[in-house]
Amino acid sequence: MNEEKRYYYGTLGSKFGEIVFVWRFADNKVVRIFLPMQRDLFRSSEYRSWGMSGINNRAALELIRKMESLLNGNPVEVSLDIVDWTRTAAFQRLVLRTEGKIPRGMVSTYGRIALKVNRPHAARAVGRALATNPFPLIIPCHRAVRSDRSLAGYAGGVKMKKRLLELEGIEFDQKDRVVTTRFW
DNA sequence: CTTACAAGAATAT
DNA sequence: ATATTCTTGTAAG
Repeated sequence: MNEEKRYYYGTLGSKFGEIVFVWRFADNKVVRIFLPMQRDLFRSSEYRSWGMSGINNRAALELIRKMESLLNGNPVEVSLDIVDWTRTAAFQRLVLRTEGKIPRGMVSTYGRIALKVNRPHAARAVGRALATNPFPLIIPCHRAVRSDRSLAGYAGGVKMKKRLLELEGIEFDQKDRVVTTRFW
């Protein structure tokens, strides 16, 4: 069997539903995180068919523990070195790493992130990059909102996006736009 | 290589 | 508030 394609996964039951974390067996890098709404996607993914269930290492357990804490509203620190960057395109990698710098409790916009990666008119491309973020929660793509402060989509559903932001202390107006005036 | 998208943004109506 | 137009990185053909 191709070592590159051997995976193992673990699940975390949360108030949002079951979240699945997938690691590569060979180097214990996180290759993908599936949010509750993506259950079916996980079921039909290569990760399940080639994988084995169960967690067998400390770092993986540690991550799940941290994610559980994060979902309970606590600040957590996670190194970006634990995820697999080899399968992300250069542009997406840059966007995701930039997104990863947004502090908890703060939001940015797709356009501002585009500026930060020196692609001033690529707001939409940034949206694409975040929409296909393989590592939600670790890479906090929920902290990106539209320029009018309304919420765009989220792999786990806009509802989850809003709840995640509320956990961080972000407030919303009656039209579900973030009240923040200071963007990262 | 060309085409068709999409979690954007600015502008006009 | 909605429609139009410009924009750009990918996946698919």
